[in-house]
Amino acid sequence: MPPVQSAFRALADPTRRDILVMLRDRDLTIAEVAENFEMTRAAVKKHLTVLSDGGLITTRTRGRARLNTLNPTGIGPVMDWLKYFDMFWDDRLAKLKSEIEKDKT
Amino acid sequence: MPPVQSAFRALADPTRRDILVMLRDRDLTIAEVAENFEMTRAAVKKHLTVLSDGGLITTRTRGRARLNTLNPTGIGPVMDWLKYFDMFWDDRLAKLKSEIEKDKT
DNA sequence: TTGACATGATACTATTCGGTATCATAAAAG
DNA sequence: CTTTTATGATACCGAATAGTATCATGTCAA
Repeated sequence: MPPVQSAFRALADPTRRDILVMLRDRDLTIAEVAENFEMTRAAVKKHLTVLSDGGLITTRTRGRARLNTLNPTGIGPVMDWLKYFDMFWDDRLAKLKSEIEKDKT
Repeated sequence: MPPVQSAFRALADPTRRDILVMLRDRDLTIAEVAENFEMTRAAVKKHLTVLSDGGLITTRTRGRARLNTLNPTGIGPVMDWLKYFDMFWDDRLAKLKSEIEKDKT
């Protein structure tokens, strides 16, 4: 799966986005992430795998635990794709605003 | 479904992102969008509905045709959510780069 | 070594999703 | 009015997805 697709796919689930928010504060083990959800560790592990496939997190082993960390480069493809539209949408938005202004007068 | 969720959901499918790319050039009817894919108009229509639910496009009727247009404000919630990480990830990336530089010396 | 703990992996289930086929509705053309 | 064209809506199918349950593996501590 192309990087941009796996990343968008990973971001599409609210649980996974919540996990990313948690990891912003500090690195967490699977068990620590799972404490914050009402689902099994196995389910959380699956979400972490999807996030890893999407390049949004990296994992490293520390003893018998496994730490999950935000990947600083992971959001790149997503931002690049969106910025392509952002320019266009900024332009459109400006036109929209000027239309509204024109209607007011 | 909360706006940010329906928007991320809409962006998760490659066909729907391709549709957004097409609509960047000009507004298109359902039939015109469907010409570019090897699937039925009904399938394309479903994708357009998901994009509309996500606030990424708007539709207006012109006679018996229905024009699909990029919504300039639609990407807002998505960008806002991502920017929350972008700051953080920019910071991390800077640290990562400085680490690499340090290793070089 | 033995036991406890954290994770990995697999099989299984219910739901969602992408897609097709089909029929109904509405507008333009003659 | 009748026909054609563009879309709307619904039922259905197969694949992917999110989740659980269960068992295997590996590591820390005593």
